[in-house]
Amino acid sequence: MRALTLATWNINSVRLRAPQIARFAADARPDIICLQEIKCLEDQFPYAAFAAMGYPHAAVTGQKGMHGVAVVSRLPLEALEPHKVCPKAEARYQRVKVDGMEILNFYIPAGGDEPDPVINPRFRHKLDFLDALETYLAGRRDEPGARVLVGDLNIAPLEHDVWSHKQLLKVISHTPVETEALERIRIAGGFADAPRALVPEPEKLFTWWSYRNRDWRKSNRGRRLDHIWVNGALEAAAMSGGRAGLRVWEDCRDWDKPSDHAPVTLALR
DNA sequence: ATGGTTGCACGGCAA
Repeated sequence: MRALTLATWNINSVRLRAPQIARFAADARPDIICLQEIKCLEDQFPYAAFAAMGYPHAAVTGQKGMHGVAVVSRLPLEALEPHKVCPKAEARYQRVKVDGMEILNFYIPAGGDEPDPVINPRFRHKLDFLDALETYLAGRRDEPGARVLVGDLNIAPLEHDVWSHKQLLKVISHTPVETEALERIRIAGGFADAPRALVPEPEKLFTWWSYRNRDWRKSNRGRRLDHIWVNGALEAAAMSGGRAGLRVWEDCRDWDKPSDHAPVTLALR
């Protein structure tokens, strides 16, 4: 596999923000962009806009109006058979192969507001999704080959992945049942948390800031919801560039009508 | 303690 830069971005409507992706791509020059929350069907995806920005290859798994994931690439891309990991069969997951590397692109359910699966079916769905994901990834742990798992996992697992660990312990995305599940899943699948290996705690690392703050940068109530995990075959490639190989493109959060997530890039050398 | 904003699609839900 050659040197590659991988990007992941919850774009919150790809049709609305294709111009912002073009601007980001011109700055960051990623070879592959993994998108979540494209919020459209396959045939509504702006293929021509991506081809014009240098990404003629695309794999899209969409549904009407919500969720949806896509991978666009400079290099030829092969869509692989997705395994069933979403209990409700929503468009939240895809598998593709680029240059010998398998990419698993995920949009894990947010889970609603009430952190009790008995009274909140959305949280129940999130926990069921996580269970299915653990079983699936554990079963593939020892498969040879280069694999990355990326996307909006809607969980900030570590203390310094949120603006206030204490204040968020009962807030969905940072409850112990979720953070423990995510770490268990990552380890069961044989993946390393590459961004955190490059930017260790206690440094804060966020990729999402709510729309509901007047000044997101000033209040800085962020969370690290977007992740890039690499398996053993890619660990050295992810670490070789040091922390310069990892970047959260916070400037994109400042653009006019931004996504509430910032893109993350990781260089694999 | 509460409400704060956005996108889809055109009412209210999900985030």
